[in-house]
Amino acid sequence: MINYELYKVFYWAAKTGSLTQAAKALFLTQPSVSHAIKQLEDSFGVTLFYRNSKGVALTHEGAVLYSYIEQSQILISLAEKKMAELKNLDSGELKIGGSDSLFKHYLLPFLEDFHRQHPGITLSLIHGTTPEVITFLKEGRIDLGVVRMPIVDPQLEVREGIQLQDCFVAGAHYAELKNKTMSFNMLLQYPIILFSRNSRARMAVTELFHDYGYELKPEIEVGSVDLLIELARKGLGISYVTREFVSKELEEGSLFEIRLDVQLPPSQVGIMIMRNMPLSSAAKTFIERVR
Amino acid sequence: MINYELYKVFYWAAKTGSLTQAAKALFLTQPSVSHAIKQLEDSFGVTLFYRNSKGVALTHEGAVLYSYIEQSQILISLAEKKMAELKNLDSGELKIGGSDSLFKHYLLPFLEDFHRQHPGITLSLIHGTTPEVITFLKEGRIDLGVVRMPIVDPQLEVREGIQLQDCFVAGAHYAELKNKTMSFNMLLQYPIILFSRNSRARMAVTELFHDYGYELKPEIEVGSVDLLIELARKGLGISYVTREFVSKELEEGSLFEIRLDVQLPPSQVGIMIMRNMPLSSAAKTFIERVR
DNA sequence: AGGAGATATAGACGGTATCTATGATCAATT
DNA sequence: AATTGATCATAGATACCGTCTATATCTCCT
Repeated sequence: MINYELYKVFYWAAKTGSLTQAAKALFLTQPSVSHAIKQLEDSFGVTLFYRNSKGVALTHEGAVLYSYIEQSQILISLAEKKMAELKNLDSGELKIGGSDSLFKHYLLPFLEDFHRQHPGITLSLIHGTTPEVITFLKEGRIDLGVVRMPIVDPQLEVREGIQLQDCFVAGAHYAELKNKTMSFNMLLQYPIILFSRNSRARMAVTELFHDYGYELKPEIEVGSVDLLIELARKGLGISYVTREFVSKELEEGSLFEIRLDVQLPPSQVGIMIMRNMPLSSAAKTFIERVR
Repeated sequence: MINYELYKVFYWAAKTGSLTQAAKALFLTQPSVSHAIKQLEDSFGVTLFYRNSKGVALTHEGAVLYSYIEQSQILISLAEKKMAELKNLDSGELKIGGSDSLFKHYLLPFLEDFHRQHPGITLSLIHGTTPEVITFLKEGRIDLGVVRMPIVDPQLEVREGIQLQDCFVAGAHYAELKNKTMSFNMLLQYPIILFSRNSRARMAVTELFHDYGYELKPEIEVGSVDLLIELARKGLGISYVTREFVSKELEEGSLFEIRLDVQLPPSQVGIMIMRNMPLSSAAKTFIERVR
């Protein structure tokens, strides 16, 4: 089998029309190039160059070979350029899985920053529930996932992100509850609005109530955090939301937090990646920035 | 600079999805392949494969590289296949320069034979006078030339071919000259038809007459051997032609040779190639066959 | 738990790619 | 015609590195 390194030498010899020039381009000596060409000629059993005192010129056979090798070498240089781009984050793709609310309230500043610094990298945000995101990750459809902890999966490696605090909030309609400390029992007298069944936060709070001997059953169930907030503002009930996601509404007073006599458990955001799987350069730097 | 040999290894590893399989395809051991891939990854600073117990799979970066390298490697294999074809004379081109009459009366059987054995090779017959053929040869427009000897040119290498004998012939109109031995003087009483001025044979015979103290001036001058023959048959004069080229007409009696008291000099056909220039495989074998 | 199959690592060896030095050839210049 | 300055070719020595064997590590499957 022919050593492909020889084609590199052949390419430069043909391109420059001189073994000496080829040697310079390849940081070799002229005899090395001469030897390499000879090897190629011997293995094909064909003469590739006419030699004269001015340099070399392709024979018909050499020209045929060159027509293929030139393309081949050009592709390789393109490949090398592309790889350098990927390495330098001048091009590439970064695919992140998670929930829209986490993208919006947690990742957004990092994403903005990253995109400003590496405009050549395409950002793909793929929406999904926690189990879906885990599947995406395992199928290689995303580089990393952003979800609520805890995640227990031996195939995954999770880094803790910021801590979030879920809470119950209500709007002006329930103004009488403001500054009142309530028990679970009292709370359950009011219509409750929860996120859809398969959400991590929903499951956690349901379980908490269960531990205290109560059943948390929502009046209304919605599929988007924005809707959760909107319904609470309109006075349709008391929504269970992440405090950090309604900071604006709490500040402006369109929503207020229900004070409870029980401390609701905080939830940790985690950035998860596949364990023992290499990260793309883009993913690597992005995760570093987020920490 | 990256050793292009590594791309060959990368190609097979990606293609087979297994370092072990790649090693088999390349007649290497698995550690060699593993090492080669590592080298590539190190020089790009990027991970190219996910490794697991089933084999390897391309990372995003690896897939990008593969999209280039695959094409490149395919081109190289095509090149190698093509070179083998050229070597085996399954494809290629053979360009020969010379006069139409030499092609027709001398080279034709060889050409037929060669073409039958190597139908993949394109035959190009390029018509020209001796000096033109020499120019073609020096410019690389033909592989070899077939001309009358002698050729004196230090850049050329000439092999002798068959010997030809020029002679004067006439048709039925001059039947009285048949079997008569004539002198130059007698011959000059008749209208002479000669080939155009710059022909090798014409120059030789003119010089011969001159040496004997005669001036050979044609009544008619033509540019094709066929015409030379035709005019003689029609009785417009006595043509100076190559005997081997009118063997058919001499046999069937439509022409007869004028017997002279002086032996006309024979002329040698030569196959000429560039000295110190490599021949294409096609040209090499063709010349060998002609000998 | 153990085996089969994958890749990674370590260290030794040998082939060969590369170098230096020199020769041969040609072309242009003096 | 001799000289100079290019080119490529050849020979022989050296050292690098590509490849090997042996072994470790990991994962999956029985």
